[in-house]
Amino acid sequence: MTGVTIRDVAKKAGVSPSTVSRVIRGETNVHPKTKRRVLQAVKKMGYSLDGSARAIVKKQTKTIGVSISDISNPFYPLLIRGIENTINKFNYSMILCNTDEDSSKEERYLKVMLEKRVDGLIIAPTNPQVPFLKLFEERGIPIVCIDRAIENVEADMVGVDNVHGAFAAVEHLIKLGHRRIAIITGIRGITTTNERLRGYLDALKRYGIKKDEALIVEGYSRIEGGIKATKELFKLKSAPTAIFSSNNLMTIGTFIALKELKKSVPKDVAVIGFDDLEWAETLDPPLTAVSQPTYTIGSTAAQLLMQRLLKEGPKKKQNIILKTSLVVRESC
Amino acid sequence: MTGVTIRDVAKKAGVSPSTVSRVIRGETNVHPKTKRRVLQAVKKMGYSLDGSARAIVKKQTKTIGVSISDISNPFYPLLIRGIENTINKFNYSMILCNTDEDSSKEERYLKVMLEKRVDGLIIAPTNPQVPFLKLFEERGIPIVCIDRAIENVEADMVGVDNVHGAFAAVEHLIKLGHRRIAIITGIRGITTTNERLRGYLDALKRYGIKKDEALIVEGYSRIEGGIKATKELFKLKSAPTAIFSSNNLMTIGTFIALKELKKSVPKDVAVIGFDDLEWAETLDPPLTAVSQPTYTIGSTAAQLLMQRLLKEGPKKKQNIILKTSLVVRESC
DNA sequence: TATAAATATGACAACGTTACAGGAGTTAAA
DNA sequence: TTTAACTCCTGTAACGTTGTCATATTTATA
Repeated sequence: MTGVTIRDVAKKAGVSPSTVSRVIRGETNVHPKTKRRVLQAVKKMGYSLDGSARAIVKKQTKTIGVSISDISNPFYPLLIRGIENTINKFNYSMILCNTDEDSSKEERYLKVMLEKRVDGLIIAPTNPQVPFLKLFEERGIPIVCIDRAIENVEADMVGVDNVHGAFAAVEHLIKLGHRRIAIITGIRGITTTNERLRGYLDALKRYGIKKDEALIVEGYSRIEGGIKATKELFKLKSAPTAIFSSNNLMTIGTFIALKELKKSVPKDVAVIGFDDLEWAETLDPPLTAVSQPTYTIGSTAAQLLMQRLLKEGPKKKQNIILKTSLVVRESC
Repeated sequence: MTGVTIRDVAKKAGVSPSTVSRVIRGETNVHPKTKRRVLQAVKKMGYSLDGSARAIVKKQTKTIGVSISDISNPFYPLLIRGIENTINKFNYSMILCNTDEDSSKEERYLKVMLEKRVDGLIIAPTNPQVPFLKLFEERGIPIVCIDRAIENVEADMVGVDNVHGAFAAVEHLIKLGHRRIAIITGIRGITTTNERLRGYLDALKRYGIKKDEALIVEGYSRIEGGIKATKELFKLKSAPTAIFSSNNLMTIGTFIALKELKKSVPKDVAVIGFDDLEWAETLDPPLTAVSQPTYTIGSTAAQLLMQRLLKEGPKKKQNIILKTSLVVRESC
């Protein structure tokens, strides 16, 4: 039952391979009777079209590549879902890659995806310079960046207004009377980290608060980083009265650390996070956070990509910046 | 720069396509000088191997299919991570599919994966009967089931001891003195739901507690289901003193509902969940739960699959049942 | 020096599709 | 009755690789 080709089916149905192909592709101009016979043969022989063979002649794989840093970071699953739901409607599948923020792993994966001839790419680049993407550009494979921007390559971009979101978060803290506000920053080098830091600094400046370098600590976008950063902050002579954690994993870390330090939130210290969490409401205390339209980022990126694949997209590369929203709960 | 084939490279390097192919595949018996020239031509022309063409002749795609119900269910990301980390070592990629527990969507995806000629499949089946998988079996494409079992198809299986895990959870509640213990069950029909219910029933029986049908409510494995089920439980004349929520999404739902109902945990009602959550510690109160080795399920399944692909696996289909562990925190 | 063995290359036929150019037969229009 | 337009089907040439066999060199062995 294995290795049944279109020729075998043709023989069985007493027609030519071309005709079988036409039936399979649902073309018109096939006699109903012939069609029935072919379909019967297909079923009886357990025939399944060979996508690779088709891909060669069609120059199309109906597959897109999705490259993100780590699917187990709770930010991504919903985003992936947005992508999947959208491309599914167009009968596309996705190859999923985790880069672990490692640009060499990213490059290895990109090479593989190029060889697998993905029709398009959605990527959260490990850093703003990804030389390998030039090869995608040269081949006319459309690229959509999500969450983070990229330089020197023609690509669409879907993200959120990080500066504004961070500004709003810090402003919220300031309006509640906080003056010693710390920020836990993400991985160096990526655009989101810079932008969120910028929003923090802008807010301080706007409200005439002097920046204190000691209150700017790195959390590397990870839970452990958030724990470590939070503990560091409380080793300071003059600890912060509020913490702005600039991504969700670090926020979890902050909560864990504060629990360990027996600090009560928001009494001892206020906490605000960037990225809402689905279960933010059930945290202790419920988390106040800047919420991103995660699902929409994914679905928008996928829609844009599909438009490009159907040659229906706008000529110019798009730069779609979605809005964040401040969800006030009880942690401030 | 597009559409450069192995022939173009060959011409440029002044050798035959065969030789270029040999260089690319890293075969020996190529003169170092020739090799250098070929590699130069490859680089200069921006050549990238066509994976589809290779797949046709090699009868191998270096791709596996992964079919789960929904990536945005927090149970799966870590599992996917386990798969990804493992297959990555073997230079395999994965095509990710979400079935949404919809068996017709599942079948559509399986058809696509068959056409894309995945070398192997890891699947959390929507239900124990997936006739389409027969086609995989016939073609000798190895299948590994995760989390849930399947019937009538030769497949490896990696899961946890759900009966025992549920038993331990309920036993824990009983030992704390609870007698009116409710269970919120998952989607009907899948093996995990049945097994966890069995564990619950076994525990009651073992400790001589009479089963009360009113305390067995369906939560459909979703947050909303958990909310609804919890609220129902508190409409009873005699509400439960403890709730066993048999999956993580429903547990979140239970927490949300209890907050809304202003029930204090564990004072008014104890809660225990199946599936630990990464942030369980930071919930209010920290969640006591039956923890599954999620990452390990994924990595084990992937290892098993890779073994099969390398023809190194055990002849007999494996049925690997991993242990759960009870993580006691403060919700009981 | 003759011979065998190893190394380095090329020619060519697969692999399983689809696109394209026809061609035979049927129906419709002039 | 001729011509035109369909409808339905076939044959053949791609598509871009790899594997096999054959052949020409070079190196090692006797």
